Amino acid sequence: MLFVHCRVRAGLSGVSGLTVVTIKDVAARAGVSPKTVSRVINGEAHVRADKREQVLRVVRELDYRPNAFARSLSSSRSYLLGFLTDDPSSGYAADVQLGALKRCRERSYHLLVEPIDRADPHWARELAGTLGTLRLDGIMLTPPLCDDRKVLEVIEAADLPYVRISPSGEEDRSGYVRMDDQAAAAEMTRHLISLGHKRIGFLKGDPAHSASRKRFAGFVEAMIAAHLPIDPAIVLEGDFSVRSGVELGETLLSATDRPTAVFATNDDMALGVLMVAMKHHLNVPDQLAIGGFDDAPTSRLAWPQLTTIHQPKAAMAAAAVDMLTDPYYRQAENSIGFRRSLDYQLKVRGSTVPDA
Amino acid sequence: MLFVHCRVRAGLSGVSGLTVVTIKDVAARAGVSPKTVSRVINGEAHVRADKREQVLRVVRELDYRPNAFARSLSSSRSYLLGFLTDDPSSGYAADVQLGALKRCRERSYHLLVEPIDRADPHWARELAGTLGTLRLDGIMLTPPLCDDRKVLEVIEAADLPYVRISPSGEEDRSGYVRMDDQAAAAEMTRHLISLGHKRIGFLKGDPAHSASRKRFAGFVEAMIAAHLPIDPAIVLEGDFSVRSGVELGETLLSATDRPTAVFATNDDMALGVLMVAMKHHLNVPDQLAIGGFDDAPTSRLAWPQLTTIHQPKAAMAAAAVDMLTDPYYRQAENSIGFRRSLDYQLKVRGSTVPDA
DNA sequence: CTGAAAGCGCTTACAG
DNA sequence: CTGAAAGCGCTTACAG
Repeated sequence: MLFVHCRVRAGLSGVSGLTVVTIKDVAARAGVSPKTVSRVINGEAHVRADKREQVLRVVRELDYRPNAFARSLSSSRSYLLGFLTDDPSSGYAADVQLGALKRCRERSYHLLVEPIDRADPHWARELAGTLGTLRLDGIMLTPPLCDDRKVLEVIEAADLPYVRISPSGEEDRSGYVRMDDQAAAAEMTRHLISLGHKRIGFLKGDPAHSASRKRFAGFVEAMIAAHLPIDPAIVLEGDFSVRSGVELGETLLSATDRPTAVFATNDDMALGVLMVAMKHHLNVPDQLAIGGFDDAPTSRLAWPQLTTIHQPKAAMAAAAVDMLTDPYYRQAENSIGFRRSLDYQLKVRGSTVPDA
Repeated sequence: MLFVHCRVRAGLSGVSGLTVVTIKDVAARAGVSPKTVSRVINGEAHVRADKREQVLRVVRELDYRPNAFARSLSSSRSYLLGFLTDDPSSGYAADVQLGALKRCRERSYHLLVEPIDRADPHWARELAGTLGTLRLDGIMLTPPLCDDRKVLEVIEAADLPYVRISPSGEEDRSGYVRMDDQAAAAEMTRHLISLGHKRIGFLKGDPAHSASRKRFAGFVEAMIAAHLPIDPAIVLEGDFSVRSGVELGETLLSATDRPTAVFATNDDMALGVLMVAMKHHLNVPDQLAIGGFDDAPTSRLAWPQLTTIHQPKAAMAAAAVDMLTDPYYRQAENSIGFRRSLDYQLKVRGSTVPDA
């Protein structure tokens, strides 16, 4: 039996001249039933070794690829994971996405990025629509979306397993991956203190992100442990944007009794402070030390480079994919066993230590 | 007839208690055939107005969402578009992705991001596998992938329509969206000349990107038009990375006869030059003017902010999605009618003009 | 260990 | 303008 496997190049025109190989073709050529091919493809047990070999050989010969849609339609799995983000162009989202993408690839899953714009009054309907029409195997989400009850409700209403990255609370609601923000912020604070700084300005982040609270707690913890006073006048609330770093930096640096160090709790705000320092012709780090948080790509694009806390974003995303693709995750009665805390790292660079 | 539409919240446990509404349910309740429901859903003609209304009402009542997999399996459309990128975490990719994502949303399409790592020896097999198993409706790709013959061959072998963003050549091979890099670079050069600069350093980009050649051509064009000499000693070849900006910037700025302005042909390299200028305590823009290219988010995170060329990346991506979702695109015998050139914009900021 | 039958939820092609 | 039948390419549930 000769099987003609013809692929016609069609260029721009999509009029299909493509012969698509199906499971039946493979079965016929291998002399087994489609069900047996299915078993081999899906790595199920109970197939005699010689048949398995035979099937695999034909699969290779025919360059067979199972149709993902057919598979999804008849089974309960789509091999599709969703990544929900409210700010897809941010460096944070990009890092998380990349980590997820790589792990998905390894697991033969694909990633669908779904931006959620909560300023759009129809966002919940749209999300429900997407989840209803595409049957994703699971969803990964980051702050602040993972702390939004309405978002979680929509996902739960669609009966979808999800994993939160750096969630704020409700530990029992799903599996999650996080990092100890408080300990990290305490470490950064101790780093500044160890350099001799006593008067340290602090820029809080967006109060909607739980990380803001934790990072502040870490700062307070370290200051108190070092018996240093915390001056409320130089503890300001920002929103994680460069703009707020600039505005609050201006406030801090134009005061007569300005701090010798500023701990901005993300790199964007730290960059804003750095810009203001440059404008004021302050030498960084000699006249002003600046600490950031996140290890965003931009933290190395500054001069001097920013001392920061490396958040293992890609690793967190990979861990989230691992949970979602774990066959036991769906059935788990609770999230115990699906909670991971990954390590952060203090990156000492030029913005706190000269020539570092 | 009472239809009980029950949705059971399942939280972590994915054991489905979800009643899924199908086209049959809608048909039964509306008193028509599934085919008629299908016609209404897909906006086909030839449905009596009252039946249409009736169907739409039931769709709303039942909160019906067509199953994307069933639809894809039986028709030739998946409503899935692919975005191929070799550097998913770059700002460029993020901007393109965001533009594509938004337009996809408007058109009820979804975007699948597929990173291609050409350093992986199996990349072509993997890509072919993805394209074979998922039947995407089309693919969007950016430099340098869109200039890689092997990549295009794999896509063409899968008989998939694709649109290139800023391709280098082979205009007839597919539809494309681009920007006039040469004109933009000429405009930036004229801007520097108009400020009185005569000795202008130039940093070329990665020779693998065709944009590098075009931007250099624009520089040459404007210099010649202004009767200014081009000194090969200060025309250096980089690779679009911050690192190369730093290295080449060091070379340019430590020379005795250093230029008064540097045109780095992307923002990352420009940022590198800016960092070196800071290190050398050169006042920017007074002692050294710096021009970038791209209007990357980082161009505004620097101090001073970078004068640059705004590349309409999101708009280009949206235009690419428009082409791919145009029913005529697939059938087009050639790409005429599917070529668009979008406008760039010179953004004058502090790195060339004080207080701009 | 293996396979025949039925079905996933839509659309296509056809008939009227 | 409308619908009954067949089929897309797999997997599930069942039988042996």
